Amino acid sequence: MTLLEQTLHQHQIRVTAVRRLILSIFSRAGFALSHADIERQLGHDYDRVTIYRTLRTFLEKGLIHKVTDDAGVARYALCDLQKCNVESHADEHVHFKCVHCGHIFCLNSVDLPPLHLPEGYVWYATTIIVDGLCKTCKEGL
Amino acid sequence: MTLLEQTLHQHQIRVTAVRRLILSIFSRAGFALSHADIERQLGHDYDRVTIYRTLRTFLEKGLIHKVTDDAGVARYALCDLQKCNVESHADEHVHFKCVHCGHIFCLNSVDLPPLHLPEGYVWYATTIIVDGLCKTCKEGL
DNA sequence: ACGTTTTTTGCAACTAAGTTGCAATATAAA
DNA sequence: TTTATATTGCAACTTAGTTGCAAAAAACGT
Ligand SMILES: [Zn+2]
Ligand SMILES: [Zn+2]
Ligand SMILES: [Zn+2]
Ligand SMILES: [Zn+2]
Repeated sequence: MTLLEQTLHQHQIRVTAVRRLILSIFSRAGFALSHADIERQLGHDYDRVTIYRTLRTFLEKGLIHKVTDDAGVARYALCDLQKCNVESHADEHVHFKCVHCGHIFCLNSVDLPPLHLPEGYVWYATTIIVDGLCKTCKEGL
Repeated sequence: MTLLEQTLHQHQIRVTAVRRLILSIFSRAGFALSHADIERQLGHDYDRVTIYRTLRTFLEKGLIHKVTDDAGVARYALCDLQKCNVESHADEHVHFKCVHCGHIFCLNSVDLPPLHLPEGYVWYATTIIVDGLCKTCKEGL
């Protein structure tokens, strides 16, 4: 059994061809991927609905997480395999969107700052997206 | 000239019937509104495209700002009329999404926390959405 | 290895959000 | 009031995502 297949098993996801491929695409990606990104990389060998359903399964089983950018497009990235599993999702971190290349990166080293909310509001979770220039685009300008 | 019309003028937006109505809907709203919310309140007297275009104009002229929730739906709320205008948009603040009623609220009293990014990243802006329970929904549970 | 149960996949059809081009209309300025 | 410019309605289109159902593929018990 390959490493990818082990990862799927650990998250209680049955191993199939698309799932192996999509997971390998994620593990190679340096930034969060949209459905369209994955469809492009898969090369139209699989139905778009299958890709949507695979993403939902990966999400539900704690293998990936979702970031929605200001344009409303969902992007997905691998979770920290140690932190997240079927039961709990504990991989909260800041995301960075480059205004030049449009890519969204996970910033695992940035701490989530504490926010004190006004009276009456109950805190559940904080989502932070920072806009700016990524390393690569900063060089190239 | 009414107060609403003055506000439109101050943001260099020509006064028309829809624009007066949509601005008045915004000024009465206690939370951020989606295109669908506005269409519902207008009562189908105006074309959906006109509403989209009005929202874009208001946005470009610094009268409203946009928040995209995790479902990818755009919502809009009035900017602080003192802070934002045609030239500059200086109304950065935290938003709160209630997981129960689904409404998004502007939290003008919460300070944007400083984040220090990893080497190489250039900061432009920070977007924060807090999920939780709003005042009203907390009471009702 | 074999048949059975359960999941997964492909296909087609559908919804919801948002955009574009163009002609008709309304606003603002001279 | 005339003219120039901006706005609106309509129709058509795009893109993202969902649903139902039958066929195919895994997993399971013997
Ligand atoms: Zn970049
Ligand atoms: Zn991430
Ligand atoms: Zn609420
Ligand atoms: Zn706001």
